[in-house]
Amino acid sequence: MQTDVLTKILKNRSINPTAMRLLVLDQLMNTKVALSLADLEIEMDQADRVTIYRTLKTFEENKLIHSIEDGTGSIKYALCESNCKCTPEFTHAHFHCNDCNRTYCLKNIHLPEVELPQNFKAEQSSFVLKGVCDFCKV
Amino acid sequence: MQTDVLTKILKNRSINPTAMRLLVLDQLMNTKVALSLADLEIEMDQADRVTIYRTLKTFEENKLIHSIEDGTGSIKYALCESNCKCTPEFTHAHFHCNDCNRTYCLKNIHLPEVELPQNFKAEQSSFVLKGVCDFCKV
DNA sequence: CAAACTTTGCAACCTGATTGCAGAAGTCGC
DNA sequence: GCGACTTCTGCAATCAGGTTGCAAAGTTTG
Repeated sequence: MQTDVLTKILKNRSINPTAMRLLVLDQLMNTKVALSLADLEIEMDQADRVTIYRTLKTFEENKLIHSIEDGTGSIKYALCESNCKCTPEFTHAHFHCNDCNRTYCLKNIHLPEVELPQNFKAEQSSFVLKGVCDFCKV
Repeated sequence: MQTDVLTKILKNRSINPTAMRLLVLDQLMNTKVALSLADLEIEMDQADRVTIYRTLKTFEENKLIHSIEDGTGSIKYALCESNCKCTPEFTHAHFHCNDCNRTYCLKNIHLPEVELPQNFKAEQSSFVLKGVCDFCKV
């Protein structure tokens, strides 16, 4: 993707557009699934693991990406919608394929409201479905 | 709790009732929240970490307990209902308190059915709410 | 009792996340 | 353009939690 487009995206979220960050953002934009630190490390083998790690943290703090714990032990990251504030209303479900290990954002599946026990107050929530994806079906 | 009751519970799930296992089961029965390996290790400081670990694996395989990934990085375990088969219909939501780090089973909150993209097939799912519990509310 | 199987405990390892620190790169005032 | 300052990057090291190998201890069975 063109650098100026990427640069603009970063600036919109008040992130300094360094070469490294543009690369990571490019990777994240070129995939439909959520990526782990290890995934990114493989894609960009010239880059240091820690730098990617810190880049992801920066992106997350600035709400450019959101993190997903899919139960595989490694955290996956995916781009937020452009207007995302990362509050519960913006949270969607995720699908993890047990076969290919890919994790998808189900952006149109919003999380259900549930009635909590008295005095419990929810601030975030996560809903992860696991099974077999389209790609891996028999 | 009386040993013979605990013994019966283990036998019902085809688990050999050893001293260690009775102890772990006792711990799990005496709490309303899900416990991590580390939690159990602290409660039972005479026991070896690995032994507790393997005890939990055994319990889980025999569907006496279920595991919960609450996003804290450590897996929590809680007793299943007596008739539980650990299939999706038996899965319930969980609540994790960001303050005291306790994880509760919301046994009466069943997981919503959702419409997945074509050819996606869900086998398990997890729904974790996070916030502040009754105990930690201001 | 002996052979066979199960359970336990210690040591070690693996994976993924995270921190400290120093050098490189970029920014600002002059 | 130059030095002071801030930000970013890369390497080394650490940490936490989970997991495995192996041998000793315990239990079961003939």
